[in-house]
Amino acid sequence: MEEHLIPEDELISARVEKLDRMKELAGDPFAVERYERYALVKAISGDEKNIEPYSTDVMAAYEDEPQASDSAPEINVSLAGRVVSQRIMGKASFAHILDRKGRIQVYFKSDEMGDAYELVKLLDLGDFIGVKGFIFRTRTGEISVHVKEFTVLSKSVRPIPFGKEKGDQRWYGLQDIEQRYRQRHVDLITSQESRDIFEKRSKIVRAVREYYDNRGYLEVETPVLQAVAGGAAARPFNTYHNALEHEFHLRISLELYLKRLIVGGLERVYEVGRVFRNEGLSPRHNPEFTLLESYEAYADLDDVMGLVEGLFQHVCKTLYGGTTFEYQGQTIDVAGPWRRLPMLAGIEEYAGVKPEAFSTLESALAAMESLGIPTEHETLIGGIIEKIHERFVQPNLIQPTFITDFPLETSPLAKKRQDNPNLTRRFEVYIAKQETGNAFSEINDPFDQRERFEAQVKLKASGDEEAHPMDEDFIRALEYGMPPTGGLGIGIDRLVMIFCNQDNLRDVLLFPQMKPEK
RNA sequence: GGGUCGGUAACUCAGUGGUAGAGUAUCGCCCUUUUAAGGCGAGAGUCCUGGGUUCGAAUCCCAGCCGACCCA
Repeated sequence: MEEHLIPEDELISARVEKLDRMKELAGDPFAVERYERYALVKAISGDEKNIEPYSTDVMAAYEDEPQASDSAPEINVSLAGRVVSQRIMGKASFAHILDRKGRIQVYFKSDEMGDAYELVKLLDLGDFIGVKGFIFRTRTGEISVHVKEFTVLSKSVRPIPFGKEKGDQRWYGLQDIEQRYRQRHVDLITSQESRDIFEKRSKIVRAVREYYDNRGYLEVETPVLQAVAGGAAARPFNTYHNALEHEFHLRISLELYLKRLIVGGLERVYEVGRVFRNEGLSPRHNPEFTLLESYEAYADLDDVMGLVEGLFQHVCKTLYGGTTFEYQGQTIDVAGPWRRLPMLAGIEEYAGVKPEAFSTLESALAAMESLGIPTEHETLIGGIIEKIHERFVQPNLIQPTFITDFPLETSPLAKKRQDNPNLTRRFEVYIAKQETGNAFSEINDPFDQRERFEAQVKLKASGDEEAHPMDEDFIRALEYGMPPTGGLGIGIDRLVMIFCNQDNLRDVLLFPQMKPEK
């Protein structure tokens, strides 16, 4: 039987062959354990200084140094990166290497390298190399490394879809969105835009922590495995602890444990953590996502509004230096104070339905029907109000807005309004039509909390799988006494989407959930 | 869950019933400042999977898998 190679194997075996020849010429690239990078600038004055040994730093240093008429600054470097383009010629070659800051061109000249030039001819796109040499400018003006010595640091045996430009045509990395998500590493190699998003994401999370730390909040970590998964309206993932012989759930929020810490006297706590909700996937939903929650004793809903405004302003300033940024063609301004809009007032404004319509279930259903929304599964006035809000009000909320006074039935953890017990001291934050935060003056009355949970348990019994379960342990904690508390939850992924001008959640998640490949 | 669209070479895509194509990438030769070089030549396909219609299917029909978007 003849050996049959599928084409990808052909490409791979060509690279494996080159690897073998490299091993003969210069040793095994995979045996290399470390490579020292440096960049030493010798100014015309004779002073020497070290700079960061990265592509963009070196190029900037070359640009910035004063250049005498015929003597440019002397910069000796040792740089490393992945080969992302190459122009191999008989006796001189160019390539670009990519490091974490960017790319820089390198120049190999055969009569200065001797046998090592054979190694240059064995390089493939994707290989990692280390180069030592000096910085110069090519005939066409590009700042480059004139290589005196180089080392192959790792071989890429699988071809990488680097793009290319030629006239009007361009091919750039992975166009198949599925492959980009499944093989994010390949996307990161080929897409600067993608790399930028995840750097920004890290910056945002750091700015959030900085904001809370500067205000005396304690960062804490609470259990992911919970016997009762509560604090939100969602179905949990279930799992089983063998030694304890008990079913546990992955948490759907951070809420109930953080409030136990307020009971415990920690006064100001926050957590940035992964939560899991057993629901479908969409451009705005991933089954696991990162949630920020914070709780502050002796603070109410209005204090939390100020906290949220300050948080967004701090993040915005950190990223963009001011209070405005672009999102999908709109300029968003996070300078406060933001608009405060009670939910029923919003519905009157944007849907033209008067608050009185929601005094009975019948009239509420009639209002819903007149707006053309299906009414089949609605049994709660609160649910109807929220649906109408989502459909008619939410799409108008471009600039930051606090929607306040949520219905009681859909807010089982928020204090009632003293002047209207059908409404709660709760708000949601909307920016660019997206819900990005949720806050309450937290219930600290254990009797009220028990009643709310009992109402939820009834809903669960009648088929609402997202209704909140009874949590006796949490009520017992409240019975010890919890100070009045303002709480907040913000979806970090959505925050990142907004600040990175992305309209798909999956583009701000490194590895979004996908159905496993067969 | 429903609807629409998509899956062809490693990558990006053309190909709508009659011998599977292009550019990039790959391989060979030439090339000492290139510009995601250039010249000459070569190899490369389970046309997502399985059925069906047809003399003949990447193409038409049915089912499935994976994905994107919209809706619930």
